[in-house]
Amino acid sequence: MTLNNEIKYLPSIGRLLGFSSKASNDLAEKKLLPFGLTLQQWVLMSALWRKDGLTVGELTAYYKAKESSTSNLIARMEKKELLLRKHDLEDRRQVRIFLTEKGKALSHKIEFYNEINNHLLSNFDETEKQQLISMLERVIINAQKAIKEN
Amino acid sequence: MTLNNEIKYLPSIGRLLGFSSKASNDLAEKKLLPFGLTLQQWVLMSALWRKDGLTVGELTAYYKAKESSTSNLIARMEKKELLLRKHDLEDRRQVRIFLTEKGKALSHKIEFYNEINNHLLSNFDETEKQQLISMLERVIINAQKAIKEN
DNA sequence: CCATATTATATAGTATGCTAAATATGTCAA
DNA sequence: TTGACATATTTAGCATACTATATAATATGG
Repeated sequence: MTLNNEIKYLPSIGRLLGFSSKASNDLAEKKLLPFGLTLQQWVLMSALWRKDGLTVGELTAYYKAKESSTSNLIARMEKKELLLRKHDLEDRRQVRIFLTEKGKALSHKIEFYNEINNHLLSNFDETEKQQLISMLERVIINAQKAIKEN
Repeated sequence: MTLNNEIKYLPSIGRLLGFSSKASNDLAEKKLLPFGLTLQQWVLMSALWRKDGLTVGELTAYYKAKESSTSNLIARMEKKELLLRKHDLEDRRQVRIFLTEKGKALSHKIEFYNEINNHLLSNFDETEKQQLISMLERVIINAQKAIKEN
């Protein structure tokens, strides 16, 4: 049975994007292992290291997911004592997120995106890097347009 | 607060790949909605439509995930009565997966990968398509190499 | 000023993914 | 044949994502 040789005929761009994303995530997760952070947790932390006390809404915009996803992620991070929640005194609907000492203590070791990028694009020249970025942006726009038009 | 303008400095290839993958998946999920299948379920079905009675191991190789992920996916699909499991009589450790009538009945409507590819790459010329595919394959290889070397 | 709409977040329920451990079954060497 | 190892699959437990719904708190029109 050679189901897999379909790849020779027409690669599914969607699956290829999925595999690329997963490979990149696997690498990132591995690099983060010593810090006890998942990739998602690291993304939130990277926002808070730059600006502590962001609201859930601001973090959601940065993180680019649904509010509920951010909210759950924050809850798990709170359990790990990386951060804590405080209601905003001006607008008590808002919740502001503050790093704990433990959370702050991790903030040094960061050239993370650079390091991962360098691995992923190690044998790409500058032109190729720009081409890849630009093509991926076009793919995103195409997909979103197709979703709307449908 | 302009946390997001980091993008202007150095886009994270990992996040860009993630966003591309997600945009593509969102489009695919939308197209599949009328058939009552998730994208993952569709991937498994697409193998079984071509060859019924595959083992869990064979499906795992096709699906490219961990055995446990495939096993759970199959379990959910069995609940939906898309397929059923039968122990192989030769080697009773193996479980072979067979489509139900309901599962078989869905098999017509398929030019799915083509349709999605065409949307994602609508404004790409042939050279660009090949470049993107080749670059993504290089990214995967680079990531996997970096994981091993580490 | 109050009933109603809007906004910010959280919760419930489901689908997916992974790792580690449990179960069965098979194989093989002594 | 049998005990140890190997293979195939499932289960348990956690992290993540989403949709839909609930819960507060604030804003607003009359």
